[in-house]
Amino acid sequence: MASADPGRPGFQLPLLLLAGFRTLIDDLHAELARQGHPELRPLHGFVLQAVGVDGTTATELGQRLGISKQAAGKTVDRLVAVGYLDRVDDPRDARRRVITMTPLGVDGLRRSAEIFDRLRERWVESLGPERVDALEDDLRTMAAANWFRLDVPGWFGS
Amino acid sequence: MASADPGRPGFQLPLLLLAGFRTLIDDLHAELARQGHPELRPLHGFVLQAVGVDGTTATELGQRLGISKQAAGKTVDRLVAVGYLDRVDDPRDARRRVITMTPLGVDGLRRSAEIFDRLRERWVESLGPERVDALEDDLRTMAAANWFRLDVPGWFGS
DNA sequence: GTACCATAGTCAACGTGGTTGACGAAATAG
DNA sequence: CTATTTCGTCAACCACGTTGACTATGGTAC
Repeated sequence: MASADPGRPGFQLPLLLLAGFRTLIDDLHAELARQGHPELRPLHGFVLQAVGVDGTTATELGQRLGISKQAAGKTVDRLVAVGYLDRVDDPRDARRRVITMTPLGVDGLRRSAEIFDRLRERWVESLGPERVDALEDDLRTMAAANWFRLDVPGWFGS
Repeated sequence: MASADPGRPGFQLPLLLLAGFRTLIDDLHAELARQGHPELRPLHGFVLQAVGVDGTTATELGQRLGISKQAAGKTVDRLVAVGYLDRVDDPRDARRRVITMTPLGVDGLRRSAEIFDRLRERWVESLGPERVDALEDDLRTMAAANWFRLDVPGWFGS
């Protein structure tokens, strides 16, 4: 009979994936805070990445993040308030308000990328490069394929 | 120079971990809904597991989940409202209100465990047992060790 | 050129999962 | 008996998401 024993195999996998994600994110933001970006919240790095160096609009950002344009707009509000993003009118289409990164935003994104690289290096040091590659390949197989394309990610929600 | 290219190695890892977690959780709840538990939300399975067959209290549940007792209480409210949990007075300590699972809660938890087992089986079929074991081992090494004990988990939060 | 439709952004209301602070009631230590 | 601790709850708030409605603008068909 099936019990709810937490030692059951099935329960471990989601917990471990979540734990892995959380440790990376927590480490990232601890380090970001240390490097002068204490305002950056867990999702903000992903949002900055989705905005990109070329800028975007609220609607397009929502599509990239897999959330509604309203939710995207609210997140942009917050990041504008803390100085990471800017909204400028599009002279060629008065409906659009183009979202761009400020120099602070660019710095935060650059540091996020560097810190993530360094954290991955830590995994490589502990596990060896083959294991980390295998882990990524396997996750790509199981998750990315039937969920989203990683360059246009959608996270959370439900 | 460090760009924000999403193809950079460091960015992939957290995204893939999150994607893996999300696909498991999404599949779980799609299947749970099909099996008569459409009310169960993503975190509820973990909450049920944390309540356990012996029951617990709001304060203790909060500690197990790594959240405040108030937040735990609110989640219990919702699960009581949809019939998965019960609150009963403790005759030996009038301050305590013991949280227990209803038969519906037990059924939901049992099905969650079974579905998780089956989903892990799918991973094993696709990747092979060694790869899945390696993945879990590696995640345990990198994440679980310095974050939480899996039998007394704390998730989310910020 | 005017009607019509699609699109961009915003507002409002709401849901959910968290937080902190305060507080009453009950248990416990002295 | 008094002082302290603990349990549960209330209230206010925040972050992040949703849907529906609405305005303004742009593009297209006639």
